[in-house]
Amino acid sequence: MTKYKIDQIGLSRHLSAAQWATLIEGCESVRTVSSNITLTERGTTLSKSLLLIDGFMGRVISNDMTGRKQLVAVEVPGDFVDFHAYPLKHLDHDVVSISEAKVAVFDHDVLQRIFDADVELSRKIWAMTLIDASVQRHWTYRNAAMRALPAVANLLCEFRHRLQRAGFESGASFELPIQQSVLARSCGLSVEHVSRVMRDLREGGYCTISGTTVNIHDLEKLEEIGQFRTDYLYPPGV
Amino acid sequence: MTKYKIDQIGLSRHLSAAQWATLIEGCESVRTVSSNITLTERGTTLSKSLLLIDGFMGRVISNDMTGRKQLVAVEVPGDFVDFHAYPLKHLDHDVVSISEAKVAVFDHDVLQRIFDADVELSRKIWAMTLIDASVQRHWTYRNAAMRALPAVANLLCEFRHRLQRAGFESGASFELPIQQSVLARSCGLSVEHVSRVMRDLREGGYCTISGTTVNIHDLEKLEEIGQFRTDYLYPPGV
DNA sequence: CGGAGCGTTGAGCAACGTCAAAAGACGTGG
DNA sequence: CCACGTCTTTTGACGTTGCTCAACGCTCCG
Repeated sequence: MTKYKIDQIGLSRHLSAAQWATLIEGCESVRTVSSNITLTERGTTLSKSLLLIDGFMGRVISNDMTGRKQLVAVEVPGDFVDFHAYPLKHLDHDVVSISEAKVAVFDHDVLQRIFDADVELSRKIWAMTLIDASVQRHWTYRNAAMRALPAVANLLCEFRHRLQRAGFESGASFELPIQQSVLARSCGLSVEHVSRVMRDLREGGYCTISGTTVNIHDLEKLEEIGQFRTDYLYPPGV
Repeated sequence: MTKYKIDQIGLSRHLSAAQWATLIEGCESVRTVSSNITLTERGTTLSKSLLLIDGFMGRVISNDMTGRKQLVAVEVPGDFVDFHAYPLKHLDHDVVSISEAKVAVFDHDVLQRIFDADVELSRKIWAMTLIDASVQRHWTYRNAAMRALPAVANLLCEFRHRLQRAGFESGASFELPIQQSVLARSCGLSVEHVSRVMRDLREGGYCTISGTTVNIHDLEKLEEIGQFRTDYLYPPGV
């Protein structure tokens, strides 16, 4: 009997309905947080992991000297935000809500029982963490090898793709409840420069952001500018 | 009966002697490659994974348009270089030898049998892949948030630390059979600029590279310049 | 009406890339 | 041992990208 009714979403689509049911059964509670809340802090010992149900969250590496807060990952609904805390017990980064968000809480002991009972499920969850790592490699690539304009275009394409897979509408436009400062901290750019990049994308007729809505006017061109490929996201059926 | 005598090394130290023996039993063959060989190519379907025994290897994301080859990870002895091919079956990047290298080859079917038989072992290997992901996050951070001088210093400190843990001597100096172009492609810098950075490190009296040997003259200062912390490498006993 | 937060714009500047050339390092063959 | 070719490192000059600082507008909300 599931305590919480949670629709199957995002990367969790890798799971069969039965596996999803098995997993969600172990959910201890659902927590709702407002924007910009630090849920777990670097170094803290953790006994629970979080599955993002709704909203956006990020993994942040802070520099105590400079005060800089670098985003090294952004999670969309369906992503485990700190699943790696389950085997590792403490994290090398903070976990922060980027928008209002809802997370399902899983106790590590419960997870262990679930995984012990269902080897196939644990294998699939493992695969999910490896896809996560693949996305992480791409973020490394983007930050090292791409200029500001293509980098931002690429990131927007990535968000579109991941949100689409998470079950959100994404035709010509999609909801992205994040500010330009989030794009900046994700790509290692200043907010001012991101603003200039967005102006270029706007004036080129590729893409505009108004409020929390991203409007894509020319997806093909945007993906070309961002040199976007989907392979690193391991879309189903490849 | 182990077909190949392989000393326990590197991240594999996370394993008990018995677990290491169980794993290495499954090694199908040991392959030696010269420098600069592409072992697996992006997209290819794989049925085997490689454990690096000796030498250096890297994960490369190539841009067909520009010809740029970005290094997104460098493996040292004891690292699984393409373990994620086991659940994912194909990779989003190439795997390339950076120096002469020796790898142990594992068939995925054999791995599956080993992991099915020893849940504890598979959990530990899983944890190893998550530490890998943590290092990957740090590479994302370094490329996004650090300037050239600290970035290179940081990378050198990381290599020193990882090699030390892999069981290689590393007091005042250590062997690093890579060129400056490898540092450049790891940090997203030009070779010329890396050369200038190395000159600054040399003239500051912090660190020199002669041939394949890195000589550290002032480790404390080097780690300060590189803002080096060890937490993301998950050193044992933390 | 006033403040806070976010986005925009411009000017000046530092960091890093690019291009070109030269100097070392290293192996090979005579 | 020397001559030669190749690969890596080094250096300089110059161009570009993106950062910093400062100011201003816009919107939302009290």
